[in-house]
Amino acid sequence: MAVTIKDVGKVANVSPSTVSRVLANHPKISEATKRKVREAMEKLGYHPNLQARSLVVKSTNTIGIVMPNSAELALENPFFPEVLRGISLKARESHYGIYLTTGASTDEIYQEVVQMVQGKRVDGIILLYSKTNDYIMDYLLKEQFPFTVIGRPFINAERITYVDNDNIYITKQITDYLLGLGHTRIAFVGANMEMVYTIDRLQGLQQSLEQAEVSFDERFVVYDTQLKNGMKEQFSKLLQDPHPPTAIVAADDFVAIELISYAEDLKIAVPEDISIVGFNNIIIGKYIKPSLTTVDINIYQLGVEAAKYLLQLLKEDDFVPRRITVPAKIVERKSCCRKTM
Amino acid sequence: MAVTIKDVGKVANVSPSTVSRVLANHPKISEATKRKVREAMEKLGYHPNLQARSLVVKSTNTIGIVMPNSAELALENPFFPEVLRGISLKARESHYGIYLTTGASTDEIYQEVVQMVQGKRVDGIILLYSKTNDYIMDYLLKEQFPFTVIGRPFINAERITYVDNDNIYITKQITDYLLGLGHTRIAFVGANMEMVYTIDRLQGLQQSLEQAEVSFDERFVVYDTQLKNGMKEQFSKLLQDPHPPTAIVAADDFVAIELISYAEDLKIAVPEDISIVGFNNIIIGKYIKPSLTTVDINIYQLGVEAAKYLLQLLKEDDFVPRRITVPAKIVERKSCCRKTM
DNA sequence: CTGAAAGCGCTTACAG
DNA sequence: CTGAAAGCGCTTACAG
Repeated sequence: MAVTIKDVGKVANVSPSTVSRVLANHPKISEATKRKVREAMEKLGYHPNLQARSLVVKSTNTIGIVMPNSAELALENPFFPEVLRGISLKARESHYGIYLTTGASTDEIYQEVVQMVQGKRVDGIILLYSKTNDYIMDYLLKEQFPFTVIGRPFINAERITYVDNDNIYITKQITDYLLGLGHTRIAFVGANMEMVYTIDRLQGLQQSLEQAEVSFDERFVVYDTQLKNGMKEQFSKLLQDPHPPTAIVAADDFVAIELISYAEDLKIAVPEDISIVGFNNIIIGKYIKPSLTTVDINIYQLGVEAAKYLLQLLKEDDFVPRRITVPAKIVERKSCCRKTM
Repeated sequence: MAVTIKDVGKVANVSPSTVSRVLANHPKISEATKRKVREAMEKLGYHPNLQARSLVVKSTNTIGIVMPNSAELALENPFFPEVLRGISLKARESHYGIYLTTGASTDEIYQEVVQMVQGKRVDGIILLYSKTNDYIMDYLLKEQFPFTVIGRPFINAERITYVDNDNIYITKQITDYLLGLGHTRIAFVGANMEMVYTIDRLQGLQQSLEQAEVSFDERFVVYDTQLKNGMKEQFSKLLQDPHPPTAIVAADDFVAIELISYAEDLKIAVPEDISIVGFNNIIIGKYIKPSLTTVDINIYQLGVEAAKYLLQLLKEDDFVPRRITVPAKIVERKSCCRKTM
């Protein structure tokens, strides 16, 4: 049997209540008894049972993290470890633990979230993504359970605290950059229209083109659903257009790197024949040839802020929902150049 | 206030004990009352409080995962998400949750582990790494707390259930492969001697050389500590040897890709001038030029097995420690070729 | 087949 | 400054 507050009390000759109070470092306990009790704890190797504590104080000191479903290989990309590092930092500072969903499908995740919430496993939740149609977010909202999200909520954003890049703005910037290099036929490859950030980025792209009075070509948007038939095939199809794109904004660095690889196979030079930019600034982007021009969205900071505000929200009664914008910046390397023809 | 077992009992006109029993689907409760109680639950939107349950049954249905410290960028590489996918699968099947350490230093992690264990937050633990000198593992052993580890424990291996590749064998194989291509001066770059898998791989390399009666050159082992002064510098230093290596076994694909990049900068052709192999088979390895020859250590499966046996160990009283070996295989691509000179 | 009682290991008004 | 008592929401012998 584990040693309990009772055992400690017996050894220290005080009541369990007193032991509990020195545990909480209650100010009204005399230093003398505190010392006495602490010695007894030490001697017995006492450690509080957090479950029991949680049950009465109605708080677990742990935050739940909802990941996109692990069946999709979304996890292959380094977003997750990086965002987790950020969340960990803040959680640790406040002595919070981290509980993870493991679901492989949205339904499974939903079940787990209900369990976390109703089963009182966590005090608050961080949603690591924002989709257009998310009944998990709806549920949390309905239950008025504390949560923050990474990404802009598609609906009810005004009632939710979330952390996001300014995806519209940054994509407008990167498009302006390509425009500045003389490109006018710019494709967007790997669009997942369920994700709100894709919607925003696409809008940023369009805004940029509009402002430059360059027409936007719908055929130049390649959706991730199409990619499932083979990215290489879709890519070469894209290039067979009578007026093919001369620049590509890829959904992320992985897509960008894959495209660069296919370009080589197809004897198309990057960046001379086609310029390519990615998103996320994964480490490897620096080492491939040509090195990858990309947008650093500061994933770590996204995690830090999401955790920071969740913790704040948990503490303050009058917390008002807010939007936190994490700056993104263009990392210019060698995968883009001036349009040659 | 949340709805409790008492509320349900009141509505269904039964005692709380009975409600608890239908929750556990106790066989001796009549179908009639089961139905009645379930209706009441439904009506009230009842969900069991898992904390309360855990307190009495002394089991949390959650497993703790101890990561290498998040301060090191170890997490940048996709090992973590991938192993987590594997663990998740098994955890989910058995309705176990996942609790994560967040520590940035070994000491912090140790504190968290003690909390997890003593605070009764988890039923068992998976250690995601094995180091030569690990007081966390010692602690778990001393406490006789259930755990499995990914990687070979440096000591007490016979008392511990662990999942590992046969690192000696697979590295012997990959070295044999390089030997077969005519290479005799083979370097090992990025050795972290704290990690047991490095020790094993180095041994595999030596075994292969020994067997081929090729002498092993200590200077050809480049430690990660040296790498901190700049991998590029260490690499060019290595190549300035009067008899430089013609092949490199890199600690992982990241190191391999970085080396390939530096080789290009230094006007050294890969694989013509130097052959390079990595470990892990990260997705991107397929897309870089030259595509990367590597060892697929089957990270996902490592996670699956670690979770599977932890769960088994939690269930069975007479579980005996065992070693599970996950097969690794060489993925031959284009970063190695026959020695030219 | 079901209920009353005790208990899991804590915390926290209440009283002194 | 400290203790006795009640209670957090469950489970589980024990008894009938």
